Parts: sequence; structure tokens; C-alpha cells
Amino acid sequence: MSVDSKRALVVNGKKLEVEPGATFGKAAQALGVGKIALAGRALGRSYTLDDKIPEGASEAEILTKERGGLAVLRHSASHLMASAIKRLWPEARFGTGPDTEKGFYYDVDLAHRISDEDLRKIEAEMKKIVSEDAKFERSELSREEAEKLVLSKNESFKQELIRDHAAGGETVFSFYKHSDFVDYCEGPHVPSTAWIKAVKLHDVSGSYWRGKEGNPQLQRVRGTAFFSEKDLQQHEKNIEEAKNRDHRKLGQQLDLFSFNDFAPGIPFFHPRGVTVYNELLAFLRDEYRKRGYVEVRAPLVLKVDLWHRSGHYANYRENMFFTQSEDVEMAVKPMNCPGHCLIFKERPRSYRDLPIRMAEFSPLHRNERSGTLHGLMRVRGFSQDDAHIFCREDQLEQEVLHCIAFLKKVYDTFGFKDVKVELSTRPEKSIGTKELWQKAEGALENALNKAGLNFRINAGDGAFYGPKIDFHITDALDRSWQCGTLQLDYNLPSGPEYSSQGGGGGESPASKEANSRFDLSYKGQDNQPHRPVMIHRALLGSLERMIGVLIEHWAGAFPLWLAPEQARVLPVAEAFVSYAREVEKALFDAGLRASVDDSPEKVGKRVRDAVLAKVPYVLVVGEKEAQARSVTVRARSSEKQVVLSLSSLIERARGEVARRELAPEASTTSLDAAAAPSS
RNA sequence: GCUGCUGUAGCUCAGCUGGUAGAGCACCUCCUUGGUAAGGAGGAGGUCAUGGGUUCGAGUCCCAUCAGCAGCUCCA
Repeated sequence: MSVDSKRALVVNGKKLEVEPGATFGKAAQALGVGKIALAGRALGRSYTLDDKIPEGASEAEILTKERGGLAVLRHSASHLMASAIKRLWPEARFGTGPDTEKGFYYDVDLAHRISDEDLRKIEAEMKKIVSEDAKFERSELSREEAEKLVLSKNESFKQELIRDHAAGGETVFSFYKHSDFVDYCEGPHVPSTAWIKAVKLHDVSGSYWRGKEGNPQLQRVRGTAFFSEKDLQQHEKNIEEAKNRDHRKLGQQLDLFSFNDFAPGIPFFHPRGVTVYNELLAFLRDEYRKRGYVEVRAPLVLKVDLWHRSGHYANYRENMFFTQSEDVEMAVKPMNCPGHCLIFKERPRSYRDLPIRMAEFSPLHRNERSGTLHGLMRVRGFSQDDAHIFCREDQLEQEVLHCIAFLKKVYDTFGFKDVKVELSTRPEKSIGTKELWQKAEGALENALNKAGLNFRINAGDGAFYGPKIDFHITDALDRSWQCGTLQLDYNLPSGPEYSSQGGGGGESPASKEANSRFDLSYKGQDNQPHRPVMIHRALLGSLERMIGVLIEHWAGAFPLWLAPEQARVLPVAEAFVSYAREVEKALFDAGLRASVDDSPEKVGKRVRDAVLAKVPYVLVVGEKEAQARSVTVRARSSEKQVVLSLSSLIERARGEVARRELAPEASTTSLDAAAAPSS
């Protein structure tokens, strides 16, 4: 083969003939994306457009603005920021600085505490470097050279990374340089700093090196970047709007709940919040009745002996509240499972009794670390829609499917579209045989597939006693919260045969008690005792967290069945207050939550108040309505007015509640259809 | 728990380099009897998170504590 013969290459999925020694830039031009090309990739590595396409590559990728560009831009912005920081504080050392979903950050080790003012200074310095139009250049070094280079710059964190990568088998260490700043980095990057025009730094916070609590804490400087100033502004605007959905803000505005210094992290639910809370409970109890659940109530405070037996004392003590009675140490329960095991044991059980689906809504208390608290999403006192299913081994899959079907019903009722499902498998520290684990994981995976759910496997993240399925929902600011959970538990039902092979945490192996859990059994068809399997499951997760999620999901505009105030009657003048009261009474008698606003304000003002309170139905009544025994309805999310007879409004609203209808728009449509011809 | 930031009326916030508190909304009273997103006038309301300290004097400066916010960590 002659040296100058062209070679075939697949670039971005298209076949291309390239000259030997051609650069990624040339390939980009040949593809017609020369102007928007940012970087190249081949053989699992990133390159600049000026780099030659590696000889051995038969495929290559050109990253462009549209093709993975934002991540490239942001990663470059993090380098740009690091270089600006280095100019301002030459002693700064760096951890890692990746792009993220919404922007980028760089972790900095610097004795000087970076303030908000400093962020502006850094931004100004970044602008300078942008105007310098500094090229990003790539180079490759051997391990020795790489370590030498980072050590010469006193970058010990980078050295640690290099050593780790070397231990992982890496032999080529790439560096990216722009201006006077060089960084150990995989890339890719934009061609030059001039690309990074729309960039903004947001905040600085602490962050442990490599995410380990014992490690030194670096300063994480966070920001974001876009290709255009317009996109950046839009992004900032979106964030502002998302903040208006924050359940903490809406919870206060809508008078749903509050927090008080006297009980940090434990919510006070106001009357309106309790209405939502109780409607959710009613929904679940309805479903429990249909699905063969039984509800129980176990004590809130139990002797520590019990928590020793359950393993909570050894594994969960840090998160428990303790108290005492006379000389007996007791604990406030953080979970329901031990109580349910005790109820199970209260009498002999037969295989005919199983499955037992035992539900409980009791409040739980967990002493969460102060920094983890977050509105209703993470609290120290809450109730789960908890249940423990005691079943036979052969009922396991069916029961898991039963739970998933239930969960789907619940999430459909709320209209959740983006639920992330994770299957967490056997962790390093685990109890039980390999076969048991494989069986359990298989059962869960099988059930997920049968249920048609897309899921991600989260290897090694299961509980030590069994694998689990978690359901995550994101909040207004895209933070992910675990809501539903489904866990297989072989631990709590176990008896004296249980040994603390790795899972026992701080338990003393000498203690026989610690080595026996609840020793649950049922009498099988064979007249022999058998061990039941326990499924621990919650669908909403905690009522508190779910209410927080729902507030953000609907921006406070609850569907009719959950709305604290379902209708507000506004008499147009004092003369019609008595008819307004009649309407209120009729609604009340129909089981609906209604009020009259007879404050001495103009109708416009009272309509505004009702809209801001997100009341689903605003009913204006005056002379016409009083005579016709009708109401003029203004449904939420529609300014359209519809005249309805009082009786047909009630009929509609009751149906909407009974079916737990979702969208306010749906009710608007049905109202339109039912609209009496207005005179 | 860690790092940083914040804490002024019920809510949202103003209060310059220290000279002992202000607005809008909400609330109350009166006027207005109003037909779909803010009618008008007046009034009341604050141990400036708490506790120390510096100072002739602290909302303002310093320290501690408490709580919240962002991120990290944690989340059986």
C-alpha cells in the first residue's frame, strides 16, 4: 500500500475518503460541518480539530455544536475558569472539573475563601482569556512525564488521578493546554476560548475530594455556559421560574405547612395541608381494600432490646431518637418492620394465610443530619405508606408484580411521566447465599420486565439483606428523590441460623440475640415450619415527600380531589350573600370543600385572590344566578366563564372527585360540553 | 455533620463608611354595592433570630449558639 493512498473512514456514520495524516478538522470540512465543528473522537479518545486522525481508526466522530457540543463547551468553560482562578490565585490546586447536566464546576483547593465578589472577579478574568482567543492544544505524555508535569505544578490531586488511571491500565495521559494553563484531562474541548462567550458563575460550596467524607474538602465553584447569550438568559429565566414551583415557597403561600425552630426538620401541617394528607390516605385505603391489604398500628416507642434484635441498633442507631422510661432505654421507631414482625409472630401462621399484606401509616422519626434536611423532601418526622408483605417463596414474583401494578396505578393517578426505576443488586457486604441473591434479583428483574418497566441496574447498591427496586422522581430544580421502594428481605424473618457474615456492622458476634432476628415461620402443606419472605414496600415513599413532589409537579394547583379548597363562591354584591351561602351549603352537603368570600372587595379582586389560592372552581353568583339557581363557573386555568345549574355543577364535581381526575383542563372540557346555553 | 452564604413587621424586601427602624402586600376601621387578576382613605403592627462582646452609642462591627439556603456527605 502506497503511503499517499487515501483511506476509507466512517465519520459520524458517513463514509469518507481521507488523506493520510488528515486532521479531524479536514474531516469536518469534508463533512460540511467545518464551521460548527468543535472536536474529534476516535479509538475511545478525544482530540482537537488540529490533531491527526489516528492511523488505526476506521471510525471517527466529529463533535459539533449540535452533536454533544454543550458538554464540550461547558467542560472547556471549567478549564477556562480554572485558568482564571490560577491567574488570580497562583497557589490554587485543582481536583476535578467536569461538565454537568446544567453546567459545570471545578473543585479548587485554595486557602483563600472564594466569595461571591470573587466570582465576579473570576468572570472578568475569564472574559479576558476569552478575548485572547487562546487555542486548546492537546498533548500526550507517558505516565512518568505526566506525573512529573503535575508535580512540577504542585497538583497532588491530579497526581492521584494519574496514579489511579495508571493502576487501571491506562498508558497514555492526555493534557490540554490553553494560554498558560495546562491540565491533565481527557477532553474534548472547543477549539479556542473564543467559543466560550456566554458563561456565568453561580456559587461556591464545599465538596469532599473524590466524594469521601474523610477527605479534604475543596471549594466547588459552579457555573454554566451556553453557545449564545440568549440561551444563557433563557436558562437563568427557567431557573427563576422553577423556583416559583418550590414546594417550600408554595407551601407557605398556600398555607399548607410550616416549619418551626422548636422542631427542626419536622413539619407542621396546617388545615389545608392536612386535607391533602388525608385525601392521599383515603386514596391509599381505598386501594388497600381492593388489593387485599390489612392495616395495623404498632407502638411508636419501643424498648431498645427490639432494635438490637432487628439490627437497627447496630446499623441505624445514628439516625434514631432515644428516650427512656424509668431505667429502661427506649427508641422512637424509624421504621415499621420490627413491629410488623411482632404482629406476625403473635399467633401461628399457616401457608393458607399467606400472603399477608400488612400496611401502616404511623409516623416515623429519623434523626437525619442537619445538613440533609430539605423542606418536606427530607424530614426527621414523617409517615410512610408502608407495608410489609409476608409471603411464600413461590409467591414472591406474583407479589412483586402485584406491588408494581399498584404502584403504576398510583403514579398514573398523579400523572407522573418521568419516573426513574432502578434495580439495586447485591452489595459487597451482604448476607445470605449467592443462590438466594440470584433468585431474588432474578425475581425482581423478571417482574420489572413482565411489568414492562424500563429500568437501570444499580449494581452493588442493594440493601445488605436483599436487592431492591427504587422509584425516583425529580423536583422543580431537577433534584432526584426516591419515592417508591420495593425491597426483598431475607434478614428480619431469619432465626438463629443467621450469622453475621459481613452484614452485621457493629454487632458483636458473641451476642446470640444479635444473631437471631425474628425467627418468623409458617406451617407449610408438609406440616413443616417454613421461613416466609418479607417484601418491604412503599409507593408514595413518605406522605411528606410525596406531598412536596406533588406540589412541585402541579405548581400547587392540585386536582379537584386533592385541592384543599375545591370551590369558592363569590357573591357580586352583599344582597347575594345569602344565595352564596346556599350554594356553599349545597356543595358542603355533597361532600365538597367550599367557602364563600364575602369580603367587601370588588369581584375582580376576589377573583384574583381565588386564582392565586389556586382554587379549582370559582363560582360567581348575582341576581341571574340566584333566580335560576345556577352558578357562573370560572374553572382554574381557564378564564372562560360557563353558566351551570347548581345541581349539574355538583354532579360534575362529585364525579371528578370520585374518579380522582387529573388534569384541570379535562374538567374544563367536560364543563364546556355540559354548559347550559347561557342567556 | 462539613464548606460557604443568609436571618429586619404575617409575607417580599429596603436600611450608605455604627447615631437607637422603613416600603409594598396582608391585617383592622371607615367610605365604595361592586359581574371575573389589585377601588379609595385612615390605622395598628418590629427586644432588627438568640446570647455575649467592642463602643459614649450596635439592625449595622466581633464571637458563640440556633435556624434556614446551596453544594458535598449520608439516606435499611
